[in-house]
Amino acid sequence: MAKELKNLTKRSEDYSKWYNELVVKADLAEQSDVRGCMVIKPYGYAIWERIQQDLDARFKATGVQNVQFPMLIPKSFLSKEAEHVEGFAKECAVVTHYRLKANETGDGVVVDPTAKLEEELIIRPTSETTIWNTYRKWIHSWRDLPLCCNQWCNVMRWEMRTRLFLRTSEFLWQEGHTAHATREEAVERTEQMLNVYADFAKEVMAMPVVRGVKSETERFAGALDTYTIEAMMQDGKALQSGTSHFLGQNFGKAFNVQFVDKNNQLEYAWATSWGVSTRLMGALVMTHSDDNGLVLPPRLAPIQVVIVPIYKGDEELNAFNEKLGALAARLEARGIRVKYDNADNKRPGFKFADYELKGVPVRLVMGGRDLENGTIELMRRDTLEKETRTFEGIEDYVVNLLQEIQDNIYNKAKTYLDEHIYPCDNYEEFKERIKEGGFFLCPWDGTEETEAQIKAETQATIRCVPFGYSQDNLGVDMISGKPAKCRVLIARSY
RNA sequence: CGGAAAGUAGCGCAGUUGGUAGCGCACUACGUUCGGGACGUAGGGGUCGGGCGUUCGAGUCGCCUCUUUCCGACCA
Repeated sequence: MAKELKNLTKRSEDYSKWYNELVVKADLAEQSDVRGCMVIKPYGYAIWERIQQDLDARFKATGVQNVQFPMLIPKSFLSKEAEHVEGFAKECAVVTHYRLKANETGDGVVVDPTAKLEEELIIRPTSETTIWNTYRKWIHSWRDLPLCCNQWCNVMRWEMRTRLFLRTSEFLWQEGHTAHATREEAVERTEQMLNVYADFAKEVMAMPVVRGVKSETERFAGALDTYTIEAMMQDGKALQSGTSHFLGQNFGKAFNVQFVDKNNQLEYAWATSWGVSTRLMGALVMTHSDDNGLVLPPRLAPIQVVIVPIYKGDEELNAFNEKLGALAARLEARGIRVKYDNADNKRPGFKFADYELKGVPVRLVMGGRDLENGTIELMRRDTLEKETRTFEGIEDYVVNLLQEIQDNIYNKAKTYLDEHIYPCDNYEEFKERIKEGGFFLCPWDGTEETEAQIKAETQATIRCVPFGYSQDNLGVDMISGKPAKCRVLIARSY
């Protein structure tokens, strides 16, 4: 097989092409025949399931319960919150009919015009409206609060341009929706969930993020404040990886969700919503992968250790099956996800390349030489380093190594992020350097005019007012020269 | 919805002045291989996106149409 056909485009040559090829070749997902939609393949879905599992446990630890709401939303719901409808109306898929009939020409089916819906239904782009419409029935007293629900579901936004995982018309996500008796409690929940996301990104995805709050123009439609985690991809662009919104009483008022507080006063409920999507899969790919393929953090890898025997003939295979089968069982007993790949229809070299492409963190290889010497070859995916170790006690080493790899790829990504965040007070300098990517910390006067100018002239946007970076000695806005209100994070983004 | 490009085997592509539909990968069978994406031999697979036209003859030329991709505006 011609090598060059199987090789990935180099990351440095064409980052977008590299990303697309990698997603497809690593067997994560592919373009669907339906416009803008994506088919997530078994390997990709297995990773998504691990993301779900871990996040779900974190949500539940904060008192969140899972629910399921309808996919279809009556059109009238969407018009109740003015800003919300403004934000989503442009990208909604609409159900107008409920029946098909055989085409009169005898081939195929057509929409039955007599089956027109009296009120059109919207395929949910997000569920605030339908959920708050229901919350009205559930919330009557301060004793009913807080109400913290989450749903794992698919949503649809009719996007103009789509990219696998990063932006698809239909995507999987979780959306949490909470109702609170006080503003303070809602704000606290908004921040709490942002931190859940940031911790998850760091601990499980080995992905460092910058937390912050969005500017007014970048806010979620209908929110008073949108908190975000922004991750840096390897081309220096930002990827909004999760958001948590403080919705104030906007939805409480729009859907008339009122309760009697402790002072017997009628009050509107305070709301938050927060979500992460399959975009995290894209973030995962673009944060760690290299020219050989995916690099998966062990905590998310569907296969953490792959064991490959190199054998000739059944006799040798039997010897390996016994020895390596037992090793696989011992590793599994330590809670490690292992694959023992003794398939004889693929040659070892093919398997090596394939498991590297798929990002399996650790590979163990045993051949005739090792069998004689009582050794085993080990390769770690993050550094591609190979070493030969004694077979006995390899389990302990592997267990530790998985943790080490998890830490190492986080540190690598963290170093990259830190090295590409630059304070910058000079607009000319900014315009030049933004071309190379990276996050820029710049003083901003807080006006929409300067924000729009930056976007128009550099294609970069204000990602957020970042937390954890100094807001002292602000100086003046780098464009207007007016006193700066804050230092914002500016970057090009996906 | 603006700007550009492309539709030929499952995928990636070639196809000259119009003259029998090709290549690589993948697939099937058999054999040899197996420590970094193996090789040999033999196979199967096509309304060249669709329509109309020019022509003795169209994948190729003309017109129309459909679809997709890429670049913008929108977005998790």
